[in-house]
Formats: sequence, structure tokens, C-alpha cells
Amino acid sequence: MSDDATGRRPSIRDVARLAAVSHQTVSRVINNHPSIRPETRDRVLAVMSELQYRPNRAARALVTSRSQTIGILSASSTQYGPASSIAAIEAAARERGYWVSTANISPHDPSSIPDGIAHLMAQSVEGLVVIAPQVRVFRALAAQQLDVPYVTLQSTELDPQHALSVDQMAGARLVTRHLIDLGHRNIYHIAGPQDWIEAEARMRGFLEEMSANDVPTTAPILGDWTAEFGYYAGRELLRVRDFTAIFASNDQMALGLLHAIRDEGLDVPGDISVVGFDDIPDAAHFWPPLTTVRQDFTELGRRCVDLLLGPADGVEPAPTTIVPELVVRRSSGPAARI
Amino acid sequence: MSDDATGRRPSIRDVARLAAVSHQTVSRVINNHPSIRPETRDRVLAVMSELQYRPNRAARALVTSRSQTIGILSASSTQYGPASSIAAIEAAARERGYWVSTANISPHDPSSIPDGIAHLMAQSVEGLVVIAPQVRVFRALAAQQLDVPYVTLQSTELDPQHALSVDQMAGARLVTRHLIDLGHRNIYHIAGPQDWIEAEARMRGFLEEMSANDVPTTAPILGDWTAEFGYYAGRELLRVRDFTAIFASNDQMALGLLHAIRDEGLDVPGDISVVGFDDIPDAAHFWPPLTTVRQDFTELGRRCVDLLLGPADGVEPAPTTIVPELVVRRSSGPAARI
DNA sequence: GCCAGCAATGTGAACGGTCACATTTGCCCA
DNA sequence: TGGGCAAATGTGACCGTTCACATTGCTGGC
Repeated sequence: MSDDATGRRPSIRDVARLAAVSHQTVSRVINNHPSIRPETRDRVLAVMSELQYRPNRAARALVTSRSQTIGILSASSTQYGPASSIAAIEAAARERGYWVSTANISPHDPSSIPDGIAHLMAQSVEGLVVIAPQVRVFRALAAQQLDVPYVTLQSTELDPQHALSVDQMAGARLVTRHLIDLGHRNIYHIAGPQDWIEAEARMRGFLEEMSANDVPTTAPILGDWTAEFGYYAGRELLRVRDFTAIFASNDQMALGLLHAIRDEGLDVPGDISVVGFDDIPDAAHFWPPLTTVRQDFTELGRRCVDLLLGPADGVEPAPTTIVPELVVRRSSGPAARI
Repeated sequence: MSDDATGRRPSIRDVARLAAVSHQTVSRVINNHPSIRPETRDRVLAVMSELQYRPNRAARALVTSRSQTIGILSASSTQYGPASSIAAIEAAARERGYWVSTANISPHDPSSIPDGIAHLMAQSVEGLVVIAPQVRVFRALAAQQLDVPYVTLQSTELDPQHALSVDQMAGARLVTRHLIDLGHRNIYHIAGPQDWIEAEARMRGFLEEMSANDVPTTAPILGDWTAEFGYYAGRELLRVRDFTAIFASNDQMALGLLHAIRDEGLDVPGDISVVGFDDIPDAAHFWPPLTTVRQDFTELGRRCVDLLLGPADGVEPAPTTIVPELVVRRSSGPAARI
């Protein structure tokens, strides 16, 4: 055996030599080119597996100038929702032979946004998924004049042609309506951070549903998505108890609220109703189990890849808006007297 | 301007031409080669920024046969802990000019493990981080005879030279001891899934601490990390109320337990103490706030990259075991009479 | 029996970097 | 004044694939 004892991994030409064909034929086998005689194909495949041949992605990327990679730009990837979507994106991409590369941006460090974008662009990703629906991210995106397609999750308004979203407003209206139907007239809203697009959408949904039903509103309180914030906001609100229900813009903040209300010795929903948004898996086990709005993050991630890479063969494009679903549990009940 | 109106992105040679140097000089500027005259460097840099030149990663990878990418193989990336570690890994890697590519494996589909590994290897990652500490993942890893270094998070035993871990056993002993010190003698343990290494380690810590203190033990119950499981396990256990404390192997299952105990009309910690593991951010707002063990997932992710790529310049290698910390909150108290 | 035309395969040149080595320049010191 | 040596730069090959185009062999219609 004149075995090539060099440490080099076998290339297309090594395979070609052993299979007694040209390197191009090997390439054709790899790419499922139609006009290859079955016996030739088999011979090549046999040599490939014998040599444990693996195509060199870099070489392919170089000549095709396609990286077969999509980038994910994400804030708060530790949260259940984004994390679920990321996992779904990864799965859908992998199914199509794509790789996924992530860059997390820090909410505290503004420069991390352009940094993250640059990092992914340097990787020459073919598409970008943005799961960081903050206004300033869009500014950065616009400023860079990306030459790759991108999709943003959960942000209908700013950039309609790129957006794929759960209809946050509809969800917010759903749950607000639920409270109104239960007789609540004094409802507070704890919103998400100011420049988060989905926070804004939920807030708008809340306000619109309130005014559509002629219920007077108070100014929403801007939170930061954490249970911690919900807790302190709750303590603050309870000093003047002029409400019977609170709609928190996510489940974590709702959890903090429940905590604060209990600390005050009050009952949910007896004294105060609390509703959240997202339906994280834990929400069903809060005390009391939380009424909330379910979003299908997984579906969202999957469709996101469709939108970016074009729908998989045969599957026709689904509408780009997913309507969320109200999940009624025990944290909401008839309005108490104040 | 004989501008190259071709759609091609500028290459090192385009820059060279405009800067009136050779392509190799441009390459040297890119790679911070020492012997370049400052004025030459400036000229080249100027042209690069004018042309918006960006090095082609594939070309570099091809010739150096280094992908500058590390792969993350992860199960349960939607959980707070793994997600935090992933974010930290990504940040640390990016700081060193590395990219991160993830592959999630499904707990339900065994073939997803070799698939995920193959996917990352096809990407020719230079290192692998495994955040899926399941026994069968290690088997798959061993079977593949990887030619890249890898590190596994949270699994001391199986593979000591590759492991980097929070000392799960120490954490489990800490919290078990806490219960024993409070006078508990009838303690149940809800463990994680059977083939999860960290579940196993926590269970061992529990059993060892129990027997070190001559407290009789009952067989641990094997759960699946979810609040849902904790809830049903709790309901089941409460049919025969022969215990005063439960140690759940993670905070989610503890949440489910709290739910079940409340459903039964019992008080935590008055009747039963409950402790968890991980200290997810929400744990402080459970009802009652949960006594648990804090793991620094972020630090873990950071060190993990050090271990894989070698510590950053000047920083000396930290020990590869991180000791977790007991966080006492209100869910644990003196043992009640049964 | 000839040639068009297609199926199957081969040939050589990219792609955009880095590597190894060659060449030029500038400076110091004998 | 010239030789040597290091600093600064240039030259051409190469990495492993795909692309565009060329070549071969065979089939079928007239």
C-alpha cells in the first residue's frame, strides 16, 4: 500500500485516484449530479467511506462564496422564549444542511450590537435572524446596510417585510379583554423595557383594548422583564391599592408580582388578578397557576428559517403572523371591590 | 475610475493594487506582522476601509486548515443554566476571534446525538463543548474518536481530563447537610433523569451526606427536570406523608413540589421543607422563596473556553472545579413532626 | 452508414487567502 | 567604500472545492 502517511485529510483527488475517476466525477457524486452511472457512483461512494472522506467546507465556501451558515443575533438568550426559538432555528437549519452561528448582545453594552453584527458578517452568514427586538438593534442593522437577508422575530411594526411574528398586540388584547370581561376596570400594565418592540406592541394592545371598551387607563410602568422588577413594582403599586388587576408583559414579572402581593397578605385572584405573557413551562406551577398568553416559540423559529431560506420543497409558505392563545388559569378571577 | 463594477467583494489583491503594494504585504497588515513600515500599514489600512474590505474567512480556513470555530453540543438549551453557559462561551470565544456554532440534541431522539456531532465535525470545529452531560452522549463521543479537543460541562466523573465542572456532589452535600442541620431525618430526593451525569452526581452527594450523618435514606425518585414532574411526584409522595423535607435536583422540580404541597393544604416550610438546585433567577420569587444551590454558569462557560483554547495571555489557568454556594431562603425550616 | 445529440466523464482554471522563499532596501561597521 | 545583515517587501505555489468548457462513447433517425 503506497498509503499517504501524510497527516492530511483525504481530498476529493485522493478519492478520485483510488476510484480511478477524475476529481470532477467525485465532486459530481458528492453533489448528486444526475448524469453519473450508478456503478461509478457506487465505486466512488465506497472509496469515500473507506477513506472516511469528508468534504472540506471551507474550500466549498470559498469557491461558491456561500457559507451555508445563518447567524442569530440574540439578546436575552437565557430566557425561555428566545432559547426555544434558537433551538428550533438550529434544528430547521440543520435539516437543510445549514449551520447556525450565534452572537449574543449585551443589554448593558451598546457597542455589543454592532460588534455582534460585524462578527456574524465576518463569518459571511447567508442570512440573519434577529431575536433581539430592540429599536436600537434595528438602527444598527439599518446603518450597516446589510447585504444579506434577515428576519426579525417578534416585531411586526418597524420592518414589515422582514418580520415574522407572533401577533403580540392580538395577544395583549386577548388577555386584557379577559380581565375586562371579568369585570375589572382598574388595571395596571407592567410593560417591558422601553425600546423592546414586543414590549411596545403588548403595551399598545393593552391600551387599545382598554379604550375600545371605554375603560380608563393609567400609564404603563416600564419594567425590565425580570421577576425582581415585578416584585419591587408590585410593592410600590400596593402602597396605593387602586386597582384590581395587573397585566405583566411577561411571566417572570408576573411571578414577581405574585410574590409582592402575597407579601402584602393579599390573595390572588381574590383581591387582585394577575396575568402574564409567554406561558413559560413554569407558569402552570406558579402560585396560583398563571393566566397568560401562549406563544409557540418553536413554530416561530421554524418558520423563521423558511422565510430566510425559502420554504422547503413542496411546503407552501405559511402566513408570517402567528396568533397567540389565551391560557386561563387560576391567577385571574372576578374583580374584587377596591 | 476604472472601478471594478463586478459584484465581487474586494479581495486582498484589490487592496494591494490600490495601495501599490503586494498582496502579501496586505496579508501582513491583516495579521499584524511586525516588520511593516508604519506608513505602509496606514496606507493599506486606509484602502481597506475605503473598499470596505473584509477578509474571507473561508479562504483563510482553507489554507490554514483552521476554522476558528468551536462547536457546542447541547441538550436542553432552553434551560436557564445551559443557556447561560452558552452565552458565556459565545462571549469568551468571540473575544478571542472565534466563532461558535451550536447543535442541539433531542432527548427523545437517540440518533440526534451522532447527528449533532457529525454536523459540528463537518463544520470542522476546532474544539467541542458538550453541555449535554448524558451518559450516552459520552458513548457517542468515544465511539467517534474525535480528533478535536473537547470539554464537557458539569460532569466530573466519566472523563476527568475533559471535564470542567461545578462540583455537583459538593453542592448536593451542602444542601443536604443544611436539611439535616435543621433536624430533618426523613428526606426524599427527586433526582434528575437517569443518564444525566449531573443528576447522578447530585444524587450521590445526597446519599453520601445522608449516610455520613447516619440518616437513613430512601431510594431517590428519578424525574425529568420539569416542574410538571415535580408536581406529580409531589402529589404521589404526599399520599403517604412520611417525610419532612424534599431535595429536588433542580429548581423547576422544586417549583412543582411547592405547587403540589400547597394543593394538599400544607405549609412550606411549616410542614415540609423543600430545597432545589441551580438558583435560577426566578427561584427567589417562588412561594416561598426557594432555598437552593447557586452555580455560576457564566463563569463555567468562560473557563470552558480557556480550557479549550488555552488560557488567554497572561491569565493563569484556574482550577477546573468550581464550588457552588448554598443559598438559604424561606422554603427550608426546622423539621416538623410527622 | 453517417452524423446529430445526449449522457458520462475529463481538464484546467478559478476562488482568496497564507506559506516558503526570493529580492530589495537601508544601515552599521570594519 | 564595501560587505553583511536585518528589515521590508515581493513572487509564485498551494489549500480543496466548483465552474466552464472540452472530450469521449453511444444511440437513433434518416
